[in-house]
Amino acid sequence: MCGRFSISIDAGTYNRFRISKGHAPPMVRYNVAPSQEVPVVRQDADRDNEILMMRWGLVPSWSRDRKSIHPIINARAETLLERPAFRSLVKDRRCLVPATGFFEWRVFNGKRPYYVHMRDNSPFAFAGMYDTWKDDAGGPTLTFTIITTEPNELVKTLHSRMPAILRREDEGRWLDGGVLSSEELSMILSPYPPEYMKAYEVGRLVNNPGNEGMSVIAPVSEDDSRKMQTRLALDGEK
DNA sequence: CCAGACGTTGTT
DNA sequence: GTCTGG
DNA sequence: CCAGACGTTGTT
DNA sequence: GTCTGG
Repeated sequence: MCGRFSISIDAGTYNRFRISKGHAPPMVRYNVAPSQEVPVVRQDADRDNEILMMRWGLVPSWSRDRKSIHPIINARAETLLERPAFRSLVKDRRCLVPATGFFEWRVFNGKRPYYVHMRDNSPFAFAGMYDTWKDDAGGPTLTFTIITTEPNELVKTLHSRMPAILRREDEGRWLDGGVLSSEELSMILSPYPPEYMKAYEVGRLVNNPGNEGMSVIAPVSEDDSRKMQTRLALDGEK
C-alpha cells in the first residue's frame, strides 16, 4: 500500500507537471504521513494545471462530520468504479500527487521499512483523487487519497500492494476531465515497470512521523540489520 | 419509496 | 484491543 | 503507515 | 453524490 512517502517541490516541479496556476512553497520532505498537507496538482475549470495544498486522507464532501468517516488514505484501483464513495470522484476529481519515493514495511522477519524510488531519482506522480469537505461554517478542506494497485516484481518482494504511479505519458489523460473506461483505468493504473525503480532497507527512524530529514532514507547499516535479526532470532527461541 | 452506508490494510 | 494524531 | 493514548472530578 | 437493503 502506501502509508508514507517523500516529496521535493522546487522550480522544476512546475515544468515537470506543466503547472500554470497556484503556488506551493519550495519544500523537501522525507517522511510525509497521513493527515499532513502536501502539494497536489489538479486541473481547474479553465483546464489549467493548478498546484495547491491538500490534506492526505480523503474526507468525502457528503461526510456529516470529519469523525464519521475514517479519512481514506488509499483506494483500490481494481474496484474504483464499483465503490459508491469513489464513483463520482474518479469521474471528475482526479489529481496528481508529486513524489520522489515511498515506503513499504516488509512483514517477513520483523516489520522493517524499505524506501522505494526511481533509479535515476527523478520525481514522479501517484494517481490520486480529491474532494472538498465543508464544516458547519462552510469552511472548505481539500483532502486526497492515493490509489493502490498490484505490486510489480520489485515491490512484490516487500508487500502485497503498491501505489499507482503514473507513466509520464498518462499524466495528462489522468489529469484532464475526459471520461475513462474500465479498460483505460486498468491500463493507466497498472503497476509501474520495476526496471526503472530501486528499493533498499532503511532504519526505523521513518516509523515515527515526527522524524524528518535526509537521515530517514539512509540505508540501514549492516550492523543494525544484523543486530535486529539476532534479536528477532532470540525472541523466537523464547 | 426511504434509510443508511459509503474505505484500506493486515492477520510473522 | 482500539482509536486518534501526525 | 506507525506511535501513543486509552479516565474522572473539580479546579487559582 | 450513489448504491444497497428493506
